[in-house]
Amino acid sequence: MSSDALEKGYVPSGIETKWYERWENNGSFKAEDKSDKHAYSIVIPPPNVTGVLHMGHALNITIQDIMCRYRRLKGENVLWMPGTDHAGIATQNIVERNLAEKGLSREALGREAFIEEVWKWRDKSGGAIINQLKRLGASCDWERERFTMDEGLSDAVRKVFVQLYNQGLIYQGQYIINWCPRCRTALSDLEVEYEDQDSSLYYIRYPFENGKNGLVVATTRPETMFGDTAVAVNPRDSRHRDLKETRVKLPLTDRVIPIIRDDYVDTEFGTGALKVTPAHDPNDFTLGEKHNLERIKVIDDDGKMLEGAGIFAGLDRFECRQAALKALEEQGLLVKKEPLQNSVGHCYRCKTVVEPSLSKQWFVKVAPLAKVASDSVKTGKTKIIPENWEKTYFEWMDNIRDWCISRQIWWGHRIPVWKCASCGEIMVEEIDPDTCKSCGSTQITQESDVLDTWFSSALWPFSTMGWPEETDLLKTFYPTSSLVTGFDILFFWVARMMMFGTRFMGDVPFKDVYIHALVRDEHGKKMSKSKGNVIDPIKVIDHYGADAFRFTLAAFAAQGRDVKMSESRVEGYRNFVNKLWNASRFSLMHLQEDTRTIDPEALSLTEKWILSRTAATALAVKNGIETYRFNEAASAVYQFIWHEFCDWYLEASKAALYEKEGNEKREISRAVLAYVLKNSLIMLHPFMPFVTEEIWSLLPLVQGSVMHAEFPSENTAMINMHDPGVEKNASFLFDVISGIRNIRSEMNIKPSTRLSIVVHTSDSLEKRIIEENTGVVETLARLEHLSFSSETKPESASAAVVVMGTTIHVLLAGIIDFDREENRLNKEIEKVTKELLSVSKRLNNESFLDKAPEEVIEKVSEKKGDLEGKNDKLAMNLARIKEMKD
RNA sequence: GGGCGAAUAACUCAGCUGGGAGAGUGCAACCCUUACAAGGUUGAAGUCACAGGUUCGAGCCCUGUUUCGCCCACCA
Repeated sequence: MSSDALEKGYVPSGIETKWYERWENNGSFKAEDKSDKHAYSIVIPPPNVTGVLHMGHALNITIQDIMCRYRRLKGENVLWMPGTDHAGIATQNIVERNLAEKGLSREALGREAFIEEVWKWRDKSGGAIINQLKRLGASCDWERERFTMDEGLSDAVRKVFVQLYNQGLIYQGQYIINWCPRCRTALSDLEVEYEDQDSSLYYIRYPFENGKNGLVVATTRPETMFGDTAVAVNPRDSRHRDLKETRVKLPLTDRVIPIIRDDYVDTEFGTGALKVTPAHDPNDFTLGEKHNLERIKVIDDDGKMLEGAGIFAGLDRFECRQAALKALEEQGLLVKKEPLQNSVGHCYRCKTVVEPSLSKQWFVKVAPLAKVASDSVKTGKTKIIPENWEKTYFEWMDNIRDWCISRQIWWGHRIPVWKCASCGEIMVEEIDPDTCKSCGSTQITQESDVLDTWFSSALWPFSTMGWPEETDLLKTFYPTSSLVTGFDILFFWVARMMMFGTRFMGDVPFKDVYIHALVRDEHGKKMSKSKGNVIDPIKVIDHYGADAFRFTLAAFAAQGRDVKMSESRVEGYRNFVNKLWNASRFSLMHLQEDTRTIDPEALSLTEKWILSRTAATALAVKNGIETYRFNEAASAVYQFIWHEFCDWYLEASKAALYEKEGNEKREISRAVLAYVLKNSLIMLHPFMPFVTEEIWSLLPLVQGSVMHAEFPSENTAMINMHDPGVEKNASFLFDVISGIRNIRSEMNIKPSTRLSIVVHTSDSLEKRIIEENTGVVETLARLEHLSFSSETKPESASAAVVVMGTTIHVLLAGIIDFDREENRLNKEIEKVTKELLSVSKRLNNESFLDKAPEEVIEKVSEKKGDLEGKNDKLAMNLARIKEMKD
């Protein structure tokens, strides 16, 4: 393999598609249904079929892919279960919009034809996001891909519904629910997004029945007054205590409504008199229930006023508000208007203002399920990471309210309930019945509503594995190992999977839940189309490559903090990919022949050092990934490859590598180089799958894919090479080199000028280190000559660098600038003195000596000794410079 | 109203069980040294938001304050 084969810079595009195809064709992502290997499983948070890959997906997928690829390298049987969600409302909206463009509507088409249209749309456009996941490198087991509307998953949905119904945990009833007048469906409490808004608080006089005065009520929603069936005051309110009147006239109507008394009314707010609209306000609903008030619906499913609104009937609810206010003002009943900030609910799919409305819907009684789900986290069967999310989880579970699961749309799992037209029998069945099981009539009709999309998502961890069948897959992989998701769907999805998983599988759906942060723009703002700050992940991949992009996400994915994404950050990691690429190019120039096994005895210090660092890095990466600290894992491997492998080891190895063929040191060096490069690629592979695989394929003497290699932390021989003593010695050597380089730089000496140094040391270990590594020092410090001397002062003019017990004199006869050197030494001394002071202060403190642990005192004392030695040597050299100057 | 989180170099952020502050980018100087200028070497740069407290010792623990985010809640 000659270096010509590798481009000078890494070009990701072709390489990425090439490898992804091969991996898929070779079945590299496949999980085994049964295996002796340790099972590791993750179910993907199924993206909506309507979805387009955004930064949130990219982070979510990257993290999961890192974990899965890492586990495969550890030799585990990994299942990463992929799929998509049918996304009821979102999908129906898109298909309806497409129909509208053709002048069609779903009503015109009819239910069956419309559903057919949706399936057609899904088959054509629904896979887009899957291909985008592949661009990222997601190593899902694609042959097992599932869709929440698949037959098997639909069966699971039915089974769950029927069981819950039979257990009395699903019921139908008339309650106040959140209604979206645009989507024309009920929504669950979670599907409403509240937003603070500048509104007005209107004070309206409701005259007493006898026409006098009356009560002034305060409301932000005057249009609902047509549904008022009472006015409420607090019995303890002094203003109303002596009220003799019992009824008021409802303005703009001919109705008379009662005055009721209830503690619920806040005496501080408005006038202390509250208009009660049981059919359009959740609080008023409760109040109405308590006082047995009539419920009058005045707003229909489209948000238009009903007959109850009299002359305003047919108006849109917001038009009606204005019209009613105008009419009230004309009648002198609008007392005043003041600004008020309140929060208003919007539909999470279309942002329309939600209408609280009385409606007959299906609900899940969740309290018993929530209890078990909550306890499972309390007992640690499922861990939430970072832990502080547990509190949020408990808070929600403990205050949970029944879940409205029926939706008045067509796209979704149709509720398996039938009603007999002749006898009124209700049937809840897993299999469609033909006749009424009570009277045998064929006049039975199925409930027209479908289920909340999140109902089927709640079954995802087991429905995708074949439940209710007792499959091998379930036996092997349930409970799943980890769930990786954003906190935005903690309640929507995670909490509900916990409830249904514990209920139907008798065990938690996952052992760990890792909650990652949101991806924001570089200024920390949420990305949104309206702000125009959205970065398209696919464009980033096109420009910088998937590896650089993934690494950026991982490097910024610190627990509990949002990821701020900008292209310039990706650029930095693109440079890292390139660095690796070039380091590999260099390595490959020296690895064309056979390499031998490594004899630990024959290794040089720098070789032992890089092997030790490889081991330490492997452990750091392992630890980082296994504890969900991806940024730590990423920075460990980054630091290692760039600043240890490239900056120090590759440079240091050149001395040996450029020896003649057959030279022993050269051969050993080549073997070490190959070994370290190989392990670097393995460690980096979970983060950067494409470039590592490409380089791997170019290495001599390796077969197959890097995906099937062994992660170095699993290899005891490798881990045993970690040696702190070696690392300490190496850092002495590197400090010597850096010291010489510093002098070169401070004295403005060009890199091309070769220097000579004289080493004076009283420390035998330090002397030996330099002796055994003269080649390395000469190469890296660009020296012409290195000699040892027992004299503390060299004959000619020189600058001195002190490292530990060693003084290096850089000979600078004719070039030295005495003032500059004096300055430099003074600065050094100042630094040392300052440190010495703080160290001495501690050592002179008796309570420190008394109470601090032994090893801390020892460390500080040792430091003091080192600093004193250094100080002496610096002072001596300073004196000498002054001498020579004069 | 309740809860959670953040405040560390010019910028973006690490700093996990308290031992004396790190990285990347940017900046300055020198260098196209035979893997890499998407690079190398060297350097400058921080009262760790503020005020108390605990401790021999606090960026880290406790209390309070300020500023900024986010989530939840039956704010008429």
